[in-house]
Order: sequence, then structure tokens, then C-alpha cells
Amino acid sequence: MEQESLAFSSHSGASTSTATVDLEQEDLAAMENDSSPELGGDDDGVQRAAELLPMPPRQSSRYKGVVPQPNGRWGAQIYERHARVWLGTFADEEAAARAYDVAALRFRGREAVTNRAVAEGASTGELAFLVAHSKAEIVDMLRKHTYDDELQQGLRRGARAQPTPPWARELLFEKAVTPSDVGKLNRLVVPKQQAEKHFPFPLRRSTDEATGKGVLLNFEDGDGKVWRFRYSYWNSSQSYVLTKGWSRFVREKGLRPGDTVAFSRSVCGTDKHLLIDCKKMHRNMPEPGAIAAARVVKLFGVDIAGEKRPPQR
DNA sequence: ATTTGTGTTGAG
DNA sequence: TCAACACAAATG
Repeated sequence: MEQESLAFSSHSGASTSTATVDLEQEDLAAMENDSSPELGGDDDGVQRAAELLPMPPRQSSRYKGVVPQPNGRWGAQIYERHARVWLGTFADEEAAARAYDVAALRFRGREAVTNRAVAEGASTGELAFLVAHSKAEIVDMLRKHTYDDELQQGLRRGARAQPTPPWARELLFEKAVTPSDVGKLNRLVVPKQQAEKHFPFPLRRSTDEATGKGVLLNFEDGDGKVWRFRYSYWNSSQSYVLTKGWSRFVREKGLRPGDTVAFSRSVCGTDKHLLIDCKKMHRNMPEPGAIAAARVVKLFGVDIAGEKRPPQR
């Protein structure tokens, strides 16, 4: 259901057939459809009648990628590798221009020349949405005039249905956890530079710490589950830390020294909440205690480990 | 009967 | 690359 096929016109088309090619993820199939241009007196000169009827000269559009249609409507098109990609027809010029802009952003990236002011034609969220879809999908949305809906729905997904899609996340930083980060200290040391750069409040080193509370921050994990940690600054060690709630996270995720925790931020228009994910260094390696537990179960045929075994993932 | 969008050309 | 123009293919 991911693959759409769009028709493209062959540039040096000697063949009279319309080439249909699949737009995959990123690439438009290259068609080297070359042959000698048809020569020879193909047709006579039967082309006079039309000239006499002064069709109101179709005025060209002031927008890039927009072309007038005979019926007064507007078409949008963009070129890719010598081939035209038709983006559909629209009632008004602006809608067509908008379609071109969207396509240009998807095909040529952030720096693409568009019709809208260079400043803000696309939010970070929209850019992410675009990149998360194939060119064919975007073109299809444009032609069906469903782009705006899909975009909104896509951005919703991040704020509503729990798991924020990968494309709606912006990585802030990662840290390989140390033994003490996953030990009994119930705290994660957040690299100072990263903390000051990415985490909410410029946590006052005396104020907030003096009161000893810091701030509570919510983090969504890969499964959409929300974790709440206390984030504060410890004067004693001159470091930023995540404390309350951290040990439970470590336990539930089975974090071990050397594993990595990644912090990112939702890129959706509104609430740019924080996200946390962990990358286990050795995927299939059972936890230290797991082996013993498994043996016990096997030996005695009793699920004595059932209660104690922490949930995986 | 209309509309879409492809074939095609020539300018930049 | 890009749009103008003509008109065949696609649609209702």
C-alpha cells in the first residue's frame, strides 16, 4: 500500500507511450528513454482553424510551479530529473502554489525555493512529516487535496495517541550510563553542557537546590509510557541529576552500565514534551540475574522467579 | 461535456 | 529547469 505509481512524461520522448514509473522512497526511477526524434514529414499543416478563435489569453501565474488550465483553474507541477511531476489541479492560484511549495520542500529540502516567504513556510513538524513520507505519497496527497488533513492528523498523533512517531522527534543528546547511574544511588548524572542546553529551566544553582526540590519533568518512552523524574542540581557535586523516579526506570528497562539513554524532544507544533529511550548495548544478553532465575525455574518446575523477574523492555 | 494532465517545444 | 501551448486521455 506504500507504493503509488505516477505517470511521467518522457522528456526526450520519441516513443509515443506514456511511461509509468514507481516513485520509491527517495528516488525517481531514471528513464533513459532515448531514441532518434521522429523525423520525416509526419503531418501536413492542418492547424489553422483554431487561430481564428481568440481564446482569452491564459495569463501565466505569478507563482512558481503553477500553470494555468484551459478551464480557468490552476495546475501545479514540479520537475525532477528532466521529468515533470504533476501535482494536480486547483481552483485557485494560491492553492496550487501551496502544493508546489510542499512538493519542493519534499523534493529539494529545506532550502528549496518556494512561493512563500523564505522565513516560515514550514514548521519543524511539517518538515519532519514530509521526510517521513515518500515523494510518491506526498504527491498523491497533493493531487487528492488531502495533504492538509494528513499533515494535521500526523501531527496530532504525537500529542494524542501515545507513541510519538520517530519522525516527530528531535534528538537532543545521548549518554552512556555509568555504573553509578544504574546503581543504588537512584540518580542519573546529566552532562552539564547538555542539561544547560536542552533541559527546561536554567535550574538555579542556589535557589532551586537550596529548597532541595528542583523540578519534575515528564518523559515519554518508546512505548508511549510517561515517566516523571525529579530534575535538580546538586551543589555538592556541581552536577545536574535526575533523581526521584529514576531507579524505577532503570529497573523496568533493565538498564546496565554501558547502555545508552537518549533524550529527545517532540517536534509537534504544540507541546514539545521530552522523550527518553534506552538502547541496550547487547540486545539478547539476559540480565545477570535472569540466568539464575531461569535455572531455578527449570530445576524445580516452579515459577518462583515469576514475581521477581522485572518486565523486559 | 468537461477536466485533467501528458506530449512537446523553446527559452533561460 | 521551467512554463507555454495544444490536445489526447480520463472522468462524470
